[in-house]
Amino acid sequence: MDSTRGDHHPRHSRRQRRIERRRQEIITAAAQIFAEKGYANTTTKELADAADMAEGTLYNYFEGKRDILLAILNEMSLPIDALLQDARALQSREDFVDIVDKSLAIFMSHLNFTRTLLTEIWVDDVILEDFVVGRLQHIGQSVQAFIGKGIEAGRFRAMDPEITSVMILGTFLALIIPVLRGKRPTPTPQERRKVAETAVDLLLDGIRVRAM
Amino acid sequence: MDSTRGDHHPRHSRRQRRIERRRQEIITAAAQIFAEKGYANTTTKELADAADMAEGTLYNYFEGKRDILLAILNEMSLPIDALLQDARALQSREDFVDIVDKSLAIFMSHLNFTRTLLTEIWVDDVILEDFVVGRLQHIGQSVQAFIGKGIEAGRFRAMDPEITSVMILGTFLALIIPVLRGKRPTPTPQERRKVAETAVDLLLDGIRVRAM
Amino acid sequence: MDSTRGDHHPRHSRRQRRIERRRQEIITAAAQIFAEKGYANTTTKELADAADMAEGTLYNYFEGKRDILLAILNEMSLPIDALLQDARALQSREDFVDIVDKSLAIFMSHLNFTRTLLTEIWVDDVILEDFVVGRLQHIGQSVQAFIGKGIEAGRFRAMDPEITSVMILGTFLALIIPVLRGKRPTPTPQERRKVAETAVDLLLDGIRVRAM
Amino acid sequence: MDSTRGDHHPRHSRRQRRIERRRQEIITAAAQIFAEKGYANTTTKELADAADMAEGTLYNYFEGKRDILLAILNEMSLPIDALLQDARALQSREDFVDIVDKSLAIFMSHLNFTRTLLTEIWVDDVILEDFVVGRLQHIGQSVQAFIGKGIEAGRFRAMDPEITSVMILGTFLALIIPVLRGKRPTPTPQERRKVAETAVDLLLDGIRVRAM
DNA sequence: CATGAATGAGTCTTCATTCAT
DNA sequence: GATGAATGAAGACTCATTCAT
Repeated sequence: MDSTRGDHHPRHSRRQRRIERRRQEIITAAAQIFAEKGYANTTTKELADAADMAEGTLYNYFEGKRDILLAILNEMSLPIDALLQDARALQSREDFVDIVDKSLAIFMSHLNFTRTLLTEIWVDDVILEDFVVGRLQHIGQSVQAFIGKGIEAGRFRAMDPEITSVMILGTFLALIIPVLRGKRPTPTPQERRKVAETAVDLLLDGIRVRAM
Repeated sequence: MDSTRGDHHPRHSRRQRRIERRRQEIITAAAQIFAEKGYANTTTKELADAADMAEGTLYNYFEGKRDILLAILNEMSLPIDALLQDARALQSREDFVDIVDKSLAIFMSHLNFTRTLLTEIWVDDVILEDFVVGRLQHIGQSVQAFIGKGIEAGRFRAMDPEITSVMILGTFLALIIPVLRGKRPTPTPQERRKVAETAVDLLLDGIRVRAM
Repeated sequence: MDSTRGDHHPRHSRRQRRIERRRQEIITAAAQIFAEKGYANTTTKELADAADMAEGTLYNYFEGKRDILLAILNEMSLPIDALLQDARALQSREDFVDIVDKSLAIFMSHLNFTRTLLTEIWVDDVILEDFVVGRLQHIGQSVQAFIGKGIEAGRFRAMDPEITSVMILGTFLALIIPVLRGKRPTPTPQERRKVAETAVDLLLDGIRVRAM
Repeated sequence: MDSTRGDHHPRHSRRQRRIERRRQEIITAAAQIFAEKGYANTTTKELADAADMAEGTLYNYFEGKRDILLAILNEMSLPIDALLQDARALQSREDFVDIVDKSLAIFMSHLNFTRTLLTEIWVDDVILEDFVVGRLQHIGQSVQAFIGKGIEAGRFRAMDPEITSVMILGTFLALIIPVLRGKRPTPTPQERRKVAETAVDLLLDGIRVRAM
């Protein structure tokens, strides 16, 4: 290593950036393949080919196959955690629609990550715990708090907040799945907004005509 | 050996029953393991051990590992298809609650089957098509018909029936998943009924207090 | 075992005959299958099915799969050894034609045995030694003696008797192989005689027109 | 690493050569083992050991076990097909002796290949068709043409050309087999020539002294 | 750092043989 | 004797990981 020059900091950081860029390439390519075939059915050879490098090179950037999977999932942590922050401030119907819309946007713009996540959750308890359980609890709490406040304020009916929040998640899941599985095209932003509004409306007022 | 009777049909049928029993043992054991570790991460040795037999014996009853998976899924087809029949006649809120309740009952009493199904859907397109797509369409149509009639009759608000039915399925999914993943105990029949009623209520009237 | 009756000899011999008959059925069926698929590619299940019995039953009559193979080959020992006897008395062209004709007849009427034999000779040294080497030496000696006497008597040219006898065997082999492999139909007795005569003629006088 | 040159063709070709060399090593080792034990009785582990590599490495160079077998046989196609070319021009006794001599030389210098070929012909119809039938027909036609012309020219007696060519092949076969089976040492070139001459003489003039 | 050949433990599957009925 | 289910030792093949170049 030629650390002959005193100022090897910039170089070092350039190296860091290069490494990070390379990792990203691998992650992106891998997410694509994992989403298509599932983690267990994907070989490292395929990953290497998709990332346009040799098999061995993968191991310069990741500990192993599984490490790539975890990196993919980590990738989504940031935007999701940002969402979680927003969700805390749920106040009005508009907030609600916004959150749902944003969530749909995030997952749909990372279809491969999402599908990989959903695929592995079932099989891998570590992943379930690390990437899902905690966050779901967060969301659940936010929603429950929102509903709780609504009930207190007399705006919402007194319903079991837990079941309610579970239903919201399920609704959300169901909206994404057909897109994930290619059964439905990714919606345009306008369509997505429409879906979010319908979903929130439905949640708030149900499908029954208000008896007047 | 009762070769005293000329017809050896009973013997033959006894053999058939024995074979069927053995297949059931394997299926049950395999569903357990598949549910725990996923299809791809399960070895035939493990399946054999779980069914308390030698590896080779599996192949006396099934064509191969994948055949066992398909048999597991087929196992659920009957009760599910029966449900589909019932769903056609959706008329009242009570019908709705009944269906949801029954559905929850079926899936929760076959947790291993359900979990295996959900696990493999993501990875295996054949399974997705054969075991899910058709049935979901059925359900979707029933629900959409129910909603459509409600709208016509002026009982329901005019909402996008497709999004609505998707939400129903998602709700349903979300209710099952925590149980599947062992995050929540299997509910008692009473609890289950309660959940079903809450879910249907929520769906029909939303969470918002009726403006009067 | 009911050895209660004094005269169980006849019964015993009837039993022996029954056993022998059963062995024959197995041998015949097995030769068929071995000839078609080769020893190594034939399963005991197939043998059992062909002999119309259960797999386990085979083991009441033979030590194992290989034992069946050996029995098949033994089957041919008798007629072949009879041939060897005849071959000793080779005197005239007619004798020669007769022997060749008879040999063709034997092998062609036991095509399955022959093909099985030829297949396994290459792989199995025991079989090579037990069933072939000794007999070939016999034949070789007979032919060499025949030729030797001919040379002495001035009827035959002085050629290397060993090469000559090898050629005779080869000729013989080549005549059988196409039939064995189904590339040519089994000849009628008349055709067979014709072939034998041509072959012997060729051997004796070559294809070249006699310079006169 | 000489990445100094823009074109990396030489490196690529060196790689190609290395691959080809490795394939050859495997083929040579495998031919040895197949010849000794037969294809079906040889395990991939044995092949790997014989080629002094791990089992998995075989699969970097061949599709599978059977592919190795086919490669072995293909190996002989070149020299054999060259022979076929020569055989077309059969004119004189000398030509004939030459061809026989060369043929013996080829097969005897590739004993393992030859033995493997002969072993599998019986069992594997694809091999029979691909590697043998076509070529035998070629040879048969050449010989028959040679004989036919001889008969026309009055040099040869009018014999069935088919039987004759079959006999020639048989003779040839018989000359090789004892060497293949280790019952006779590989002949020296001189001995081989002698054998070829004897065989051709025998074929042309038979063993009978010309009646004058 | 990049490469990709080598590795060998691990997989699914087959099948000759045994043995309880 | 007959049966055929059970067995488990191999066998062909795969693939994540290592490492020499």
